[in-house]
Amino acid sequence: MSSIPIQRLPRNGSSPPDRAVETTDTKSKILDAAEELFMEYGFEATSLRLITTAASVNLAAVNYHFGSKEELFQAVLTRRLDPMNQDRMQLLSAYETAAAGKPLTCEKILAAMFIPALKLARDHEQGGKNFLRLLGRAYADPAPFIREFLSNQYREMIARFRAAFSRALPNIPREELSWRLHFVMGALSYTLAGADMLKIISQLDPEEATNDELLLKRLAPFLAAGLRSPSPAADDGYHLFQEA
Amino acid sequence: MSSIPIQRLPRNGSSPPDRAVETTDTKSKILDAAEELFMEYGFEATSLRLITTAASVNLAAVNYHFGSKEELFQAVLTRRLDPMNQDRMQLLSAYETAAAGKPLTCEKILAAMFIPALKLARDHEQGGKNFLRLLGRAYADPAPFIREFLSNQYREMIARFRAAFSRALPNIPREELSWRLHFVMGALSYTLAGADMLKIISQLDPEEATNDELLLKRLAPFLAAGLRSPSPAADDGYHLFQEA
DNA sequence: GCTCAATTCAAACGAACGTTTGAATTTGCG
DNA sequence: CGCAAATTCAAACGTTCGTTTGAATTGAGC
Repeated sequence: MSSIPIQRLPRNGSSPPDRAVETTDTKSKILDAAEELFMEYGFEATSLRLITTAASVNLAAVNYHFGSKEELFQAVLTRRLDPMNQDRMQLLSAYETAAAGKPLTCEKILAAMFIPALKLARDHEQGGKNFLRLLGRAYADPAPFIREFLSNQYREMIARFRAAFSRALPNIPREELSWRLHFVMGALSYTLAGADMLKIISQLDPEEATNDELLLKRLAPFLAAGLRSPSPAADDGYHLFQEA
Repeated sequence: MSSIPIQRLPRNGSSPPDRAVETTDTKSKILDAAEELFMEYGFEATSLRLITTAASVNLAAVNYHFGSKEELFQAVLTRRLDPMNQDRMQLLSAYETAAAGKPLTCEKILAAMFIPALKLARDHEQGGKNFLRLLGRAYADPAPFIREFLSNQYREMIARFRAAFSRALPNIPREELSWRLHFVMGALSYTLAGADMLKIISQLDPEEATNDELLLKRLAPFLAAGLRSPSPAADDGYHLFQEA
Protein backbone atom coordinates (compact mmCIF):
# COMPACT_ATOMS: atom_id res chain seq x y z
CA MET A 1 0.00 0.00 0.00
CA SER A 2 3.01 2.30 0.50
CA SER A 3 4.52 4.37 -2.28
CA ILE A 4 6.52 1.90 -4.37
CA PRO A 5 5.72 -1.81 -4.16
CA ILE A 6 8.75 -2.86 -6.21
CA GLN A 7 12.01 -2.46 -4.37
CA ARG A 8 14.28 -3.72 -7.10
CA LEU A 9 13.01 -1.98 -10.19
CA PRO A 10 12.68 -4.15 -13.28
CA ARG A 11 14.07 -3.12 -16.63
CA ASN A 12 11.97 -0.15 -17.62
CA GLY A 13 10.17 0.56 -20.90
CA SER A 14 8.57 -1.95 -23.22
CA SER A 15 10.05 -5.36 -23.82
CA PRO A 16 12.54 -5.68 -26.69
CA PRO A 17 11.29 -7.11 -30.01
CA ASP A 18 11.10 -10.88 -29.88
CA ARG A 19 14.43 -12.49 -30.69
CA ALA A 20 14.04 -15.61 -32.80
CA VAL A 21 13.67 -18.61 -30.50
CA GLU A 22 12.79 -16.76 -27.29
CA THR A 23 9.38 -18.08 -26.21
CA THR A 24 8.41 -14.51 -25.19
CA ASP A 25 9.32 -12.77 -21.98
CA THR A 26 7.76 -13.25 -18.58
CA LYS A 27 5.82 -10.01 -18.68
CA SER A 28 4.04 -10.90 -21.94
CA LYS A 29 3.34 -14.44 -20.81
CA ILE A 30 1.65 -13.06 -17.71
CA LEU A 31 -0.36 -10.52 -19.69
CA ASP A 32 -1.57 -13.15 -22.15
CA ALA A 33 -2.61 -15.61 -19.46
CA ALA A 34 -4.21 -12.88 -17.36
CA GLU A 35 -6.18 -11.55 -20.30
CA GLU A 36 -7.73 -14.92 -20.96
CA LEU A 37 -8.41 -15.80 -17.34
CA PHE A 38 -9.76 -12.40 -16.32
CA MET A 39 -12.08 -12.66 -19.30
CA GLU A 40 -13.24 -16.10 -18.26
CA TYR A 41 -13.68 -15.66 -14.52
CA GLY A 42 -13.61 -11.92 -13.81
CA PHE A 43 -11.16 -9.96 -11.70
CA GLU A 44 -12.06 -11.12 -8.21
CA ALA A 45 -12.51 -14.78 -9.07
CA THR A 46 -9.18 -15.08 -10.87
CA SER A 47 -6.28 -15.82 -8.53
CA LEU A 48 -2.67 -14.95 -9.18
CA ARG A 49 -1.81 -18.60 -8.71
CA LEU A 50 -4.12 -19.52 -11.56
CA ILE A 51 -2.57 -16.87 -13.79
CA THR A 52 1.05 -17.67 -13.01
CA THR A 53 0.48 -21.40 -13.40
CA ALA A 54 -1.15 -20.87 -16.80
CA ALA A 55 1.70 -18.59 -17.82
CA SER A 56 4.33 -21.03 -16.53
CA VAL A 57 6.02 -18.39 -14.42
CA ASN A 58 6.69 -18.06 -10.73
CA LEU A 59 3.93 -16.76 -8.47
CA ALA A 60 6.01 -13.81 -7.31
CA ALA A 61 6.58 -12.64 -10.88
CA VAL A 62 3.30 -10.71 -10.95
CA ASN A 63 4.16 -8.57 -7.95
CA TYR A 64 7.71 -8.16 -9.21
CA HIS A 65 6.78 -7.00 -12.71
CA PHE A 66 3.48 -5.25 -12.11
CA GLY A 67 3.41 -4.41 -8.41
CA SER A 68 -0.01 -5.82 -7.54
CA LYS A 69 -2.98 -7.70 -8.93
CA GLU A 70 -4.85 -4.46 -9.58
CA GLU A 71 -1.96 -3.00 -11.54
CA LEU A 72 -1.75 -6.19 -13.56
CA PHE A 73 -5.40 -5.83 -14.48
CA GLN A 74 -4.87 -2.25 -15.58
CA ALA A 75 -1.85 -3.32 -17.62
CA VAL A 76 -3.96 -5.97 -19.35
CA LEU A 77 -6.53 -3.35 -20.30
CA THR A 78 -4.05 -0.66 -21.27
CA ARG A 79 -2.06 -2.88 -23.60
CA ARG A 80 -4.88 -3.04 -26.14
CA LEU A 81 -7.39 -0.40 -25.11
CA ASP A 82 -5.04 2.54 -25.43
CA PRO A 83 -3.99 1.78 -29.04
CA MET A 84 -7.60 0.99 -29.96
CA ASN A 85 -8.89 4.34 -28.72
CA GLN A 86 -6.03 6.12 -30.48
CA ASP A 87 -7.02 4.34 -33.69
CA ARG A 88 -10.61 5.42 -33.20
CA MET A 89 -9.74 9.06 -32.86
CA GLN A 90 -7.34 9.00 -35.81
CA LEU A 91 -9.93 7.32 -37.97
CA LEU A 92 -12.55 9.87 -36.98
CA SER A 93 -10.14 12.67 -37.83
CA ALA A 94 -9.42 11.09 -41.21
CA TYR A 95 -13.14 10.88 -41.98
CA GLU A 96 -13.65 14.48 -40.95
CA THR A 97 -10.78 15.65 -43.11
CA ALA A 98 -12.14 13.71 -46.07
CA ALA A 99 -15.57 15.26 -45.52
CA ALA A 100 -14.06 18.72 -45.93
CA GLY A 101 -16.10 20.47 -43.28
CA LYS A 102 -19.39 18.72 -43.93
CA PRO A 103 -20.82 16.80 -40.97
CA LEU A 104 -20.35 13.04 -41.06
CA THR A 105 -23.19 10.54 -41.17
CA CYS A 106 -23.96 8.53 -38.06
CA GLU A 107 -22.87 5.38 -39.82
CA LYS A 108 -19.51 6.94 -40.59
CA ILE A 109 -18.97 7.96 -36.98
CA LEU A 110 -20.03 4.53 -35.75
CA ALA A 111 -17.64 3.01 -38.25
CA ALA A 112 -14.83 4.99 -36.66
CA MET A 113 -15.80 3.43 -33.33
CA PHE A 114 -16.26 -0.11 -34.59
CA ILE A 115 -13.53 -0.64 -37.15
CA PRO A 116 -10.66 -0.42 -34.63
CA ALA A 117 -12.56 -2.87 -32.43
CA LEU A 118 -12.93 -5.23 -35.36
CA LYS A 119 -9.27 -4.89 -36.22
CA LEU A 120 -8.45 -5.83 -32.65
CA ALA A 121 -10.74 -8.83 -32.80
CA ARG A 122 -9.07 -10.09 -35.96
CA ASP A 123 -5.43 -9.30 -35.26
CA HIS A 124 -4.43 -11.50 -32.37
CA GLU A 125 -5.88 -14.82 -33.21
CA GLN A 126 -7.78 -15.30 -29.99
CA GLY A 127 -6.34 -12.67 -27.72
CA GLY A 128 -8.28 -10.01 -29.57
CA LYS A 129 -11.67 -11.54 -29.09
CA ASN A 130 -10.86 -12.42 -25.51
CA PHE A 131 -9.96 -8.82 -24.89
CA LEU A 132 -13.21 -7.43 -26.26
CA ARG A 133 -15.19 -9.71 -23.99
CA LEU A 134 -12.99 -8.75 -21.05
CA LEU A 135 -13.51 -5.09 -21.85
CA GLY A 136 -17.26 -5.43 -22.05
CA ARG A 137 -17.33 -7.05 -18.67
CA ALA A 138 -15.04 -4.48 -17.14
CA TYR A 139 -17.61 -1.80 -18.00
CA ALA A 140 -20.07 -3.40 -15.62
CA ASP A 141 -17.58 -4.25 -12.87
CA PRO A 142 -18.36 -2.47 -9.61
CA ALA A 143 -14.73 -2.26 -8.44
CA PRO A 144 -13.94 1.45 -8.02
CA PHE A 145 -10.40 1.15 -9.37
CA ILE A 146 -11.72 -0.38 -12.58
CA ARG A 147 -14.41 2.23 -13.07
CA GLU A 148 -12.04 5.09 -12.44
CA PHE A 149 -9.45 3.59 -14.75
CA LEU A 150 -11.90 3.15 -17.62
CA SER A 151 -13.34 6.59 -17.06
CA ASN A 152 -9.91 8.11 -17.55
CA GLN A 153 -9.10 5.89 -20.52
CA TYR A 154 -12.28 6.92 -22.33
CA ARG A 155 -12.66 10.57 -21.44
CA GLU A 156 -10.81 11.99 -24.43
CA MET A 157 -12.26 9.60 -26.99
CA ILE A 158 -15.83 10.14 -25.80
CA ALA A 159 -15.43 13.90 -26.01
CA ARG A 160 -14.25 13.64 -29.61
CA PHE A 161 -17.11 11.41 -30.66
CA ARG A 162 -19.72 13.43 -28.86
CA ALA A 163 -18.62 16.47 -30.82
CA ALA A 164 -18.83 14.51 -34.06
CA PHE A 165 -22.33 13.24 -33.30
CA SER A 166 -23.36 16.72 -32.29
CA ARG A 167 -22.45 17.99 -35.78
CA ALA A 168 -24.08 15.00 -37.44
CA LEU A 169 -27.32 15.44 -35.52
CA PRO A 170 -27.85 19.19 -35.09
CA ASN A 171 -31.52 18.76 -34.19
CA ILE A 172 -30.84 16.55 -31.18
CA PRO A 173 -30.40 18.57 -27.97
CA ARG A 174 -27.09 18.18 -26.16
CA GLU A 175 -28.64 16.41 -23.22
CA GLU A 176 -30.59 13.98 -25.36
CA LEU A 177 -27.45 13.24 -27.32
CA SER A 178 -25.56 12.43 -24.14
CA TRP A 179 -28.19 9.86 -23.31
CA ARG A 180 -28.05 8.31 -26.74
CA LEU A 181 -24.30 8.14 -26.66
CA HIS A 182 -24.64 6.33 -23.38
CA PHE A 183 -27.05 3.86 -24.94
CA VAL A 184 -24.64 3.30 -27.82
CA MET A 185 -21.78 2.52 -25.47
CA GLY A 186 -24.06 0.26 -23.48
CA ALA A 187 -25.28 -1.78 -26.40
CA LEU A 188 -21.76 -2.05 -27.74
CA SER A 189 -20.11 -3.18 -24.53
CA TYR A 190 -22.92 -5.52 -23.63
CA THR A 191 -22.83 -7.02 -27.09
CA LEU A 192 -19.08 -7.54 -26.94
CA ALA A 193 -19.21 -8.93 -23.41
CA GLY A 194 -22.24 -11.13 -23.58
CA ALA A 195 -21.56 -13.82 -26.13
CA ASP A 196 -22.72 -16.31 -23.54
CA MET A 197 -25.87 -14.38 -22.88
CA LEU A 198 -26.97 -14.98 -26.44
CA LYS A 199 -28.13 -18.34 -25.21
CA ILE A 200 -30.95 -16.50 -23.50
CA ILE A 201 -32.06 -14.88 -26.70
CA SER A 202 -31.26 -18.18 -28.38
CA GLN A 203 -32.34 -19.18 -31.87
CA LEU A 204 -28.97 -17.92 -33.04
CA ASP A 205 -26.27 -20.00 -34.58
CA PRO A 206 -23.61 -20.29 -31.87
CA GLU A 207 -20.97 -20.08 -34.57
CA GLU A 208 -22.32 -16.78 -35.72
CA ALA A 209 -22.88 -15.58 -32.18
CA THR A 210 -19.16 -15.35 -31.63
CA ASN A 211 -18.47 -13.74 -35.00
CA ASP A 212 -17.77 -10.24 -33.78
CA GLU A 213 -17.54 -8.80 -37.24
CA LEU A 214 -21.00 -9.87 -38.30
CA LEU A 215 -22.28 -8.86 -34.91
CA LEU A 216 -21.06 -5.30 -35.18
CA LYS A 217 -22.33 -5.04 -38.73
CA ARG A 218 -25.80 -5.70 -37.39
CA LEU A 219 -25.40 -3.45 -34.40
CA ALA A 220 -24.28 -0.36 -36.32
CA PRO A 221 -27.47 0.20 -38.36
CA PHE A 222 -29.58 -0.55 -35.31
CA LEU A 223 -27.81 2.15 -33.34
CA ALA A 224 -27.74 4.59 -36.24
CA ALA A 225 -31.52 4.42 -36.48
CA GLY A 226 -31.87 5.11 -32.78
CA LEU A 227 -29.46 8.02 -32.94
CA ARG A 228 -31.31 9.60 -35.85
CA SER A 229 -34.79 9.18 -34.39
CA PRO A 230 -36.64 12.46 -33.75
CA SER A 231 -35.93 13.91 -30.34
CA PRO A 232 -38.89 13.43 -27.99
CA ALA A 233 -40.52 16.74 -27.15
CA ALA A 234 -38.55 18.71 -24.61
CA ASP A 235 -41.65 19.03 -22.42
CA ASP A 236 -43.79 16.14 -21.25
CA GLY A 237 -45.26 15.53 -24.69
CA TYR A 238 -43.88 12.04 -24.76
CA HIS A 239 -46.28 9.93 -22.74
CA LEU A 240 -45.56 6.32 -23.55
CA PHE A 241 -45.87 5.32 -19.94
CA GLN A 242 -49.05 7.21 -19.12
CA GLU A 243 -51.52 5.42 -21.35
CA ALA A 244 -53.33 2.35 -20.15
CA MET B 1 -21.53 -29.78 -1.59
CA SER B 2 -23.64 -32.81 -0.66
CA SER B 3 -27.38 -33.03 -1.25
CA ILE B 4 -28.93 -30.91 1.49
CA PRO B 5 -26.82 -28.26 3.18
CA ILE B 6 -29.36 -27.54 5.91
CA GLN B 7 -29.68 -30.32 8.45
CA ARG B 8 -32.30 -28.74 10.64
CA LEU B 9 -34.85 -27.35 8.23
CA PRO B 10 -36.07 -23.83 8.99
CA ARG B 11 -39.72 -22.92 9.01
CA ASN B 12 -40.80 -23.27 5.40
CA GLY B 13 -42.80 -20.90 3.22
CA SER B 14 -42.71 -17.13 3.22
CA SER B 15 -42.36 -15.16 6.41
CA PRO B 16 -45.57 -14.22 8.24
CA PRO B 17 -46.91 -10.67 7.80
CA ASP B 18 -45.01 -8.24 9.99
CA ARG B 19 -46.38 -8.17 13.50
CA ALA B 20 -46.43 -4.63 14.88
CA VAL B 21 -43.12 -4.03 16.62
CA GLU B 22 -41.15 -6.92 15.10
CA THR B 23 -38.15 -5.36 13.37
CA THR B 24 -38.55 -7.91 10.50
CA ASP B 25 -37.26 -11.43 10.49
CA THR B 26 -33.70 -12.59 9.99
CA LYS B 27 -34.27 -13.84 6.46
CA SER B 28 -35.53 -10.48 5.23
CA LYS B 29 -32.83 -8.56 7.01
CA ILE B 30 -30.24 -10.71 5.26
CA LEU B 31 -31.89 -10.29 1.86
CA ASP B 32 -32.08 -6.52 2.23
CA ALA B 33 -28.47 -6.15 3.30
CA ALA B 34 -27.25 -8.60 0.66
CA GLU B 35 -29.15 -6.79 -2.09
CA GLU B 36 -27.47 -3.51 -1.29
CA LEU B 37 -24.00 -4.92 -0.77
CA PHE B 38 -24.02 -7.23 -3.80
CA MET B 39 -25.11 -4.22 -5.82
CA GLU B 40 -22.28 -2.12 -4.43
CA TYR B 41 -19.38 -4.57 -4.56
CA GLY B 42 -20.46 -7.51 -6.73
CA PHE B 43 -20.85 -11.14 -5.77
CA GLU B 44 -17.24 -12.18 -5.29
CA ALA B 45 -16.11 -9.05 -3.48
CA THR B 46 -18.96 -9.13 -0.96
CA SER B 47 -18.23 -11.32 2.05
CA LEU B 48 -20.80 -12.99 4.22
CA ARG B 49 -19.28 -11.24 7.21
CA LEU B 50 -20.00 -7.88 5.61
CA ILE B 51 -23.58 -8.90 4.88
CA THR B 52 -24.37 -10.38 8.28
CA THR B 53 -22.78 -7.43 10.09
CA ALA B 54 -24.85 -4.95 8.06
CA ALA B 55 -27.97 -7.02 8.71
CA SER B 56 -27.16 -7.33 12.44
CA VAL B 57 -27.48 -11.10 12.37
CA ASN B 58 -25.09 -13.91 13.17
CA LEU B 59 -22.61 -15.02 10.53
CA ALA B 60 -23.99 -18.56 10.47
CA ALA B 61 -27.49 -17.32 9.71
CA VAL B 62 -26.84 -17.18 5.97
CA ASN B 63 -25.84 -20.81 5.71
CA TYR B 64 -28.69 -21.79 8.02
CA HIS B 65 -31.45 -19.97 6.13
CA PHE B 66 -30.16 -20.10 2.57
CA GLY B 67 -27.64 -22.95 2.49
CA SER B 68 -24.75 -21.14 0.84
CA LYS B 69 -23.60 -17.80 -0.48
CA GLU B 70 -24.59 -18.74 -4.01
CA GLU B 71 -28.10 -19.67 -2.94
CA LEU B 72 -28.38 -16.40 -1.07
CA PHE B 73 -27.50 -14.53 -4.24
CA GLN B 74 -30.13 -16.41 -6.20
CA ALA B 75 -32.69 -15.69 -3.48
CA VAL B 76 -31.87 -11.98 -3.69
CA LEU B 77 -32.50 -12.03 -7.43
CA THR B 78 -35.58 -14.23 -7.33
CA ARG B 79 -37.36 -12.14 -4.72
CA ARG B 80 -37.91 -9.27 -7.13
CA LEU B 81 -37.04 -10.62 -10.58
CA ASP B 82 -39.68 -13.31 -10.63
CA PRO B 83 -42.63 -10.99 -9.85
CA MET B 84 -41.27 -8.41 -12.29
CA ASN B 85 -41.12 -10.86 -15.18
CA GLN B 86 -44.60 -12.13 -14.32
CA ASP B 87 -45.83 -8.53 -14.45
CA ARG B 88 -44.18 -8.05 -17.81
CA MET B 89 -45.90 -11.04 -19.35
CA GLN B 90 -49.28 -10.14 -17.86
CA LEU B 91 -48.98 -6.61 -19.15
CA LEU B 92 -48.06 -7.84 -22.60
CA SER B 93 -51.05 -10.15 -22.59
CA ALA B 94 -53.31 -7.30 -21.53
CA TYR B 95 -52.03 -5.13 -24.39
CA GLU B 96 -52.53 -7.94 -26.87
CA THR B 97 -56.07 -8.56 -25.66
CA ALA B 98 -56.85 -4.86 -25.95
CA ALA B 99 -55.45 -4.80 -29.49
CA ALA B 100 -57.96 -7.46 -30.52
CA GLY B 101 -55.69 -9.42 -32.80
CA LYS B 102 -53.87 -6.48 -34.35
CA PRO B 103 -50.10 -6.47 -33.86
CA LEU B 104 -48.79 -4.12 -31.17
CA THR B 105 -46.45 -1.23 -31.82
CA CYS B 106 -42.83 -1.53 -30.76
CA GLU B 107 -43.39 1.20 -28.20
CA LYS B 108 -46.24 -0.75 -26.70
CA ILE B 109 -44.16 -3.90 -26.39
CA LEU B 110 -41.26 -1.96 -24.92
CA ALA B 111 -43.68 -0.38 -22.48
CA ALA B 112 -44.63 -3.86 -21.30
CA MET B 113 -40.95 -4.51 -20.63
CA PHE B 114 -40.19 -1.20 -18.96
CA ILE B 115 -43.25 -0.39 -16.86
CA PRO B 116 -42.79 -3.29 -14.43
CA ALA B 117 -39.14 -2.27 -14.08
CA LEU B 118 -40.19 1.28 -13.30
CA LYS B 119 -42.76 0.07 -10.80
CA LEU B 120 -40.00 -1.89 -9.09
CA ALA B 121 -37.72 1.14 -9.04
CA ARG B 122 -40.42 3.24 -7.40
CA ASP B 123 -41.95 0.78 -4.96
CA HIS B 124 -39.28 -0.01 -2.42
CA GLU B 125 -37.82 3.31 -1.54
CA GLN B 126 -34.24 2.41 -2.36
CA GLY B 127 -34.30 -1.35 -2.54
CA GLY B 128 -35.94 -1.10 -5.93
CA LYS B 129 -33.28 1.01 -7.55
CA ASN B 130 -30.56 -1.00 -5.89
CA PHE B 131 -32.05 -4.12 -7.32
CA LEU B 132 -32.14 -2.84 -10.88
CA ARG B 133 -28.48 -1.94 -10.70
CA LEU B 134 -27.70 -5.32 -9.19
CA LEU B 135 -29.62 -7.01 -11.97
CA GLY B 136 -27.84 -5.09 -14.68
CA ARG B 137 -24.50 -6.12 -13.27
CA ALA B 138 -25.52 -9.72 -12.89
CA TYR B 139 -26.09 -9.86 -16.64
CA ALA B 140 -22.42 -9.26 -17.23
CA ASP B 141 -21.12 -11.46 -14.41
CA PRO B 142 -19.00 -14.35 -15.66
CA ALA B 143 -19.92 -16.73 -12.84
CA PRO B 144 -21.57 -19.77 -14.47
CA PHE B 145 -24.16 -20.24 -11.73
CA ILE B 146 -25.35 -16.65 -12.24
CA ARG B 147 -25.55 -16.93 -16.00
CA GLU B 148 -27.42 -20.20 -15.85
CA PHE B 149 -29.80 -18.86 -13.24
CA LEU B 150 -30.63 -15.76 -15.26
CA SER B 151 -31.00 -17.78 -18.42
CA ASN B 152 -33.66 -19.91 -16.78
CA GLN B 153 -35.38 -16.92 -15.18
CA TYR B 154 -35.69 -15.14 -18.51
CA ARG B 155 -36.38 -17.94 -20.95
CA GLU B 156 -40.16 -17.79 -20.83
CA MET B 157 -40.41 -14.00 -20.83
CA ILE B 158 -38.01 -13.62 -23.75
CA ALA B 159 -39.96 -16.14 -25.80
CA ARG B 160 -43.19 -14.22 -25.25
CA PHE B 161 -41.67 -10.90 -26.21
CA ARG B 162 -39.88 -12.29 -29.22
CA ALA B 163 -43.21 -13.51 -30.53
CA ALA B 164 -44.76 -10.10 -29.93
CA PHE B 165 -41.96 -8.30 -31.74
CA SER B 166 -42.17 -10.80 -34.55
CA ARG B 167 -45.80 -9.83 -35.12
CA ALA B 168 -45.04 -6.14 -34.76
CA LEU B 169 -42.20 -6.28 -37.29
CA PRO B 170 -43.21 -8.81 -39.95
CA ASN B 171 -40.58 -7.54 -42.40
CA ILE B 172 -37.64 -8.24 -40.08
CA PRO B 173 -36.25 -11.78 -40.55
CA ARG B 174 -36.27 -14.00 -37.48
CA GLU B 175 -32.52 -14.01 -37.20
CA GLU B 176 -32.20 -10.27 -37.50
CA LEU B 177 -34.90 -9.88 -34.88
CA SER B 178 -33.00 -12.10 -32.48
CA TRP B 179 -30.02 -9.83 -32.80
CA ARG B 180 -32.08 -6.72 -32.22
CA LEU B 181 -33.74 -8.23 -29.19
CA HIS B 182 -30.28 -8.94 -27.89
CA PHE B 183 -29.30 -5.31 -28.44
CA VAL B 184 -32.43 -4.17 -26.62
CA MET B 185 -31.67 -6.32 -23.60
CA GLY B 186 -28.08 -5.11 -23.67
CA ALA B 187 -28.88 -1.43 -23.75
CA LEU B 188 -31.50 -1.90 -21.05
CA SER B 189 -29.34 -3.84 -18.63
CA TYR B 190 -26.30 -1.69 -19.20
CA THR B 191 -28.37 1.42 -18.70
CA LEU B 192 -29.80 0.14 -15.45
CA ALA B 193 -26.44 -1.09 -14.21
CA GLY B 194 -24.20 1.71 -15.22
CA ALA B 195 -25.33 4.79 -13.37
CA ASP B 196 -21.72 5.33 -12.40
CA MET B 197 -20.54 5.00 -15.96
CA LEU B 198 -22.55 8.06 -16.88
CA LYS B 199 -19.66 10.03 -15.51
CA ILE B 200 -17.75 8.94 -18.59
CA ILE B 201 -20.39 10.33 -20.90
CA SER B 202 -20.67 13.23 -18.48
CA GLN B 203 -22.43 16.50 -19.19
CA LEU B 204 -25.48 14.98 -17.52
CA ASP B 205 -27.07 16.18 -14.34
CA PRO B 206 -26.09 13.56 -11.75
CA GLU B 207 -29.54 13.92 -10.22
CA GLU B 208 -31.16 13.03 -13.48
CA ALA B 209 -28.65 10.30 -14.20
CA THR B 210 -30.07 8.24 -11.35
CA ASN B 211 -33.68 8.96 -12.27
CA ASP B 212 -34.58 5.60 -13.73
CA GLU B 213 -37.97 6.72 -14.91
CA LEU B 214 -36.68 9.52 -17.08
CA LEU B 215 -33.88 7.27 -18.23
CA LEU B 216 -36.20 4.59 -19.53
CA LYS B 217 -38.44 7.17 -21.17
CA ARG B 218 -35.48 8.22 -23.25
CA LEU B 219 -34.30 4.71 -23.91
CA ALA B 220 -37.61 3.38 -25.24
CA PRO B 221 -37.92 5.61 -28.35
CA PHE B 222 -34.23 5.11 -29.09
CA LEU B 223 -34.68 1.36 -29.11
CA ALA B 224 -37.98 1.51 -30.99
CA ALA B 225 -36.29 3.38 -33.83
CA GLY B 226 -33.56 0.75 -34.01
CA LEU B 227 -36.05 -2.07 -33.98
CA ARG B 228 -38.11 -0.55 -36.79
CA SER B 229 -35.13 0.30 -39.01
CA PRO B 230 -35.13 -1.49 -42.38
CA SER B 231 -33.46 -4.86 -42.25
CA PRO B 232 -30.02 -4.77 -43.90
CA ALA B 233 -29.99 -6.78 -47.11
CA ALA B 234 -29.80 -10.49 -46.47
CA ASP B 235 -26.78 -10.73 -48.77
CA ASP B 236 -23.64 -8.63 -48.45
CA GLY B 237 -25.35 -5.48 -49.65
CA TYR B 238 -24.59 -3.70 -46.43
CA HIS B 239 -21.02 -2.55 -46.68
CA LEU B 240 -20.46 0.00 -43.96
CA PHE B 241 -17.05 -1.35 -43.16
CA GLN B 242 -15.74 -1.71 -46.69
CA GLU B 243 -15.68 1.91 -47.78
CA ALA B 244 -12.62 4.02 -47.12
C1' DG C 1 36.09 -14.51 -15.60
C1' DC C 2 34.52 -11.49 -12.25
C1' DT C 3 30.89 -8.26 -10.73
C1' DC C 4 26.75 -6.46 -9.88
C1' DA C 5 22.17 -5.71 -11.07
C1' DA C 6 18.08 -7.98 -12.90
C1' DT C 7 15.31 -11.76 -12.54
C1' DT C 8 13.54 -16.18 -10.86
C1' DC C 9 12.43 -19.24 -7.31
C1' DA C 10 10.59 -21.94 -3.17
C1' DA C 11 8.73 -20.91 0.95
C1' DA C 12 6.33 -18.63 4.13
C1' DC C 13 3.39 -14.68 5.99
C1' DG C 14 -0.88 -12.95 7.98
C1' DA C 15 -5.40 -12.06 6.74
C1' DA C 16 -9.82 -13.15 5.05
C1' DC C 17 -12.80 -16.32 3.12
C1' DG C 18 -17.15 -19.80 3.20
C1' DT C 19 -18.62 -23.22 5.98
C1' DT C 20 -19.39 -26.28 10.06
C1' DT C 21 -20.06 -27.39 14.79
C1' DG C 22 -22.28 -27.96 19.14
C1' DA C 23 -24.02 -25.66 22.78
C1' DA C 24 -27.20 -21.90 24.25
C1' DT C 25 -31.43 -19.64 23.51
C1' DT C 26 -35.94 -18.78 21.83
C1' DT C 27 -40.34 -20.21 20.16
C1' DG C 28 -44.63 -22.87 19.34
C1' DC C 29 -47.66 -26.00 21.52
C1' DG C 30 -49.75 -29.93 24.34
C1' DC D 1 -45.20 -25.59 32.96
C1' DG D 2 -42.42 -28.64 30.06
C1' DC D 3 -40.84 -30.63 26.03
C1' DA D 4 -39.20 -30.48 21.32
C1' DA D 5 -38.26 -28.09 17.33
C1' DA D 6 -36.50 -23.88 15.40
C1' DT D 7 -33.27 -20.46 15.65
C1' DT D 8 -29.23 -17.90 17.28
C1' DC D 9 -24.67 -17.72 18.78
C1' DA D 10 -19.46 -17.77 19.57
C1' DA D 11 -15.84 -20.26 18.08
C1' DA D 12 -13.27 -22.77 15.23
C1' DC D 13 -12.41 -25.41 10.84
C1' DG D 14 -9.54 -25.91 6.70
C1' DT D 15 -8.57 -23.47 2.57
C1' DT D 16 -7.18 -19.91 -0.36
C1' DC D 17 -5.92 -15.44 -1.09
C1' DG D 18 -2.32 -11.42 -2.30
C1' DT D 19 1.92 -10.28 -0.89
C1' DT D 20 6.71 -10.54 1.01
C1' DT D 21 11.13 -12.50 1.85
C1' DG D 22 15.79 -13.91 1.09
C1' DA D 23 18.46 -16.89 -1.27
C1' DA D 24 19.58 -18.86 -5.93
C1' DT D 25 20.16 -18.04 -10.76
C1' DT D 26 20.88 -15.52 -14.83
C1' DG D 27 23.09 -12.29 -18.03
C1' DA D 28 25.42 -8.23 -19.80
C1' DG D 29 29.57 -5.08 -19.41
C1' DC D 30 34.25 -4.10 -17.88
